[in-house]
Amino acid sequence: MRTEKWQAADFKMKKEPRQARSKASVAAMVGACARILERHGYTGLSTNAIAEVAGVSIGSVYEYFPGKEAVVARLTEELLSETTSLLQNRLDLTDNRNDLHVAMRNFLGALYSLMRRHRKLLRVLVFQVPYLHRLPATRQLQKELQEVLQTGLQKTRQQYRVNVHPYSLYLMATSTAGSLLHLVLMAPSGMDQEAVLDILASKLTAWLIQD
Amino acid sequence: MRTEKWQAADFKMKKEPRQARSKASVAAMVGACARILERHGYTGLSTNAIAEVAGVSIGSVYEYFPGKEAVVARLTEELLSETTSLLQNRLDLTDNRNDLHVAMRNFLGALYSLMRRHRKLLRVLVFQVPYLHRLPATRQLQKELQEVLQTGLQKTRQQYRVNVHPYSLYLMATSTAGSLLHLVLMAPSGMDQEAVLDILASKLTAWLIQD
DNA sequence: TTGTAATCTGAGCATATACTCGGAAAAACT
DNA sequence: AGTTTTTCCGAGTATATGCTCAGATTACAA
Repeated sequence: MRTEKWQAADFKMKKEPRQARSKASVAAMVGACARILERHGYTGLSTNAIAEVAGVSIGSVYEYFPGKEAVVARLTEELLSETTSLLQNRLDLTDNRNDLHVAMRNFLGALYSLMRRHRKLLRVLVFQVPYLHRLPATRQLQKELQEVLQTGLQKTRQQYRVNVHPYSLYLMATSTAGSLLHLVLMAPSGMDQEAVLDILASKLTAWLIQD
Repeated sequence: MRTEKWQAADFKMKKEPRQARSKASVAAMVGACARILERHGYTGLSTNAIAEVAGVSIGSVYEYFPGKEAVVARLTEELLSETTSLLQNRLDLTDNRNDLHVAMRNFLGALYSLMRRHRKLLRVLVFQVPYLHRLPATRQLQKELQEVLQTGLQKTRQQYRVNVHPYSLYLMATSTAGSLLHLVLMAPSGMDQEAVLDILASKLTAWLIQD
């Protein structure tokens, strides 16, 4: 049994589009990738399908991407940039507030609405793409989230004199991620999700202060 | 673009093996499925590969399974039965203890070691199998975990007079799942995982009592 | 205008995968 | 032993997918 292709997949583009026409083509391919993932899952994603949905020929796809894995990588990079900018804005907001609970709630709310906006795509990326955690964008996202948390915590620490054990911080991050993901992707219907976020914010602040 | 096959996949076996010989064959197929998933991921799983690794012919596979999805379903059922039995044993253990924190820690430890024993398979099932959450075994596992938590909480409530909001219970479950999954599948090296479990148990008991 | 680079095309080949089917072999039954 | 049921076999067909390549088309620059 051979080693699967995606285990050594190349996530880099063959070349960047230079002219406006080719930029549009690449954008169409990435958009087609997103649409296919949302509608048919990763199993339905093929280079031929990308070309067809994007309205370009299969040759054009291979002009810029070595394979579908690179298209997915490009798509996640675009999602990453949207995430980081929104996160940065929200972090600035929290700086002006004095209440730790409110700041935490705002942060959670921002993350939640962002995840909710991309829930279809997020579900497929998380639960179906085999190499998601090896994607550069994914790694960078984790790093940035950690930085946001640490810097936010440092400011908080100065204001509230709270101190957190590194493992405690790790648990806060992973459990928050788990709850948010479940809430966005798998929550049973009839749930007041905003209320859930309220409780989560309360518990996290209590966790912080108690530590 | 057609609807993908797995979206309407049949998870039931065509027929149960009656003789000892066929029972062994089916077991070999399921074992081969696990091995392939661990080594090559879901992308590497095909009915032909299952037959080859199991040492049977492709015809025999289709004698009992309508497709690879049903083999995966069978595999998860076997994992489920192992999980439930272990969980039941551990729950009985906690009944005899009086310390809430120790009980929680035991529960977490049991879950953790079970997940760790199957970490390779678990990673593929969670992050690659597109229809995992539609598998009967998965649904039943969620139901059983919820029952275990509720009955355990009822006993605890009588002893400690703690009361938990339903949303709080939901958050405890999802964040614990998130932390455990991350710890087993994605934790950075150099982490004292038992210490992390200690802290998690502390936080969860504090959460309970505080509620 | 003319030449060069960039872009696009899509038929077509190689391979992989799902799945069938006619029949052989083994076990169970009477 | 004879009959039936169960089990197993694997070549073969249909389809899907990855990817190439020779050449057409378009943009841009000298």
